[in-house]
Amino acid sequence: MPELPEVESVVQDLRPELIGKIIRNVDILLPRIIQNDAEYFLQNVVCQEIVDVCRRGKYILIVLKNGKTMVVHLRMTGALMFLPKHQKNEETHLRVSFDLDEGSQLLYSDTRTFGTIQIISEQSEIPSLFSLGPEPLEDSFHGDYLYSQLHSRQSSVKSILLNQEIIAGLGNIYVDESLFRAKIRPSRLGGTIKKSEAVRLSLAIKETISQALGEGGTTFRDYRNGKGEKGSFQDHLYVYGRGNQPCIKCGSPISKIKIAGRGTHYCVKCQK
DNA sequence: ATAGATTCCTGGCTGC
DNA sequence: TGCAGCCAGGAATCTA
Repeated sequence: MPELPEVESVVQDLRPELIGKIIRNVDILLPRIIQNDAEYFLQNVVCQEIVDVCRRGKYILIVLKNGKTMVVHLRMTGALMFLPKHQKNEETHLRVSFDLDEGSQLLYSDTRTFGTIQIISEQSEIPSLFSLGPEPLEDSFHGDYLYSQLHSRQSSVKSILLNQEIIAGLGNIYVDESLFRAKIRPSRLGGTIKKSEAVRLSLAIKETISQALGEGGTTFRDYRNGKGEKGSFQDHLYVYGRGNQPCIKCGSPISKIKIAGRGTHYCVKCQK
């Protein structure tokens, strides 16, 4: 499941390959991935030069010379990969392919097909992109900010951290891992989190995301970076996907429950 | 206004 | 061994 570190890895891999290339042709194999009218999409993408590739939250932003931006969201199983010339495409779930210069390609592959691609002129055309909260590694995300957001809410801290309007880029894996590192139970209501705990949590989020970025993200099942390679943060997970296995810190079995409709992993002994 | 439930989708896993 | 049925989850949409 691509979250901030995975999406950032993809962007870093793609940026040097894509900048300066021109999209010569687009092959839409699964039309519902494209959120625009297909005709409009093609008119605004074909023959355009890619001038920048960046990220905001879990969104990939491919900026074109005509001022429009092609926004890609990978959702569950999407993968955006650069395929150099003369290299054979072996994707089994290819949904959209972009022909670039000299026979190279940009491939969008997606098993469960939840991902989306949309061409926009303004960020406000995608409300969930426009209303994203702060990036966890920016200075504007800190303990005071997190405390102010948690304090006024009566839902679980797990669901609050999954809310992209409060903090951008976290998903199920990094929320569970950050809460373990901060020693906070995911079921705690936002309003019960003390200032000191919010500070600890904000630091745990920054630490978890930074470390995952350094490991090239987590490949739990499907994730691949912009070169089609796996990440390695799955070797450093404390709780995610470890239900019933012994806690790495204390040895007691990791609990797996459901919160906000998501599988939630935590240690009853380490997290209060 | 706010939060919880439902929906989309396919492959992998479980258990009979 | 085979296969039905369950489970995974980001975010839009619906419901309470």
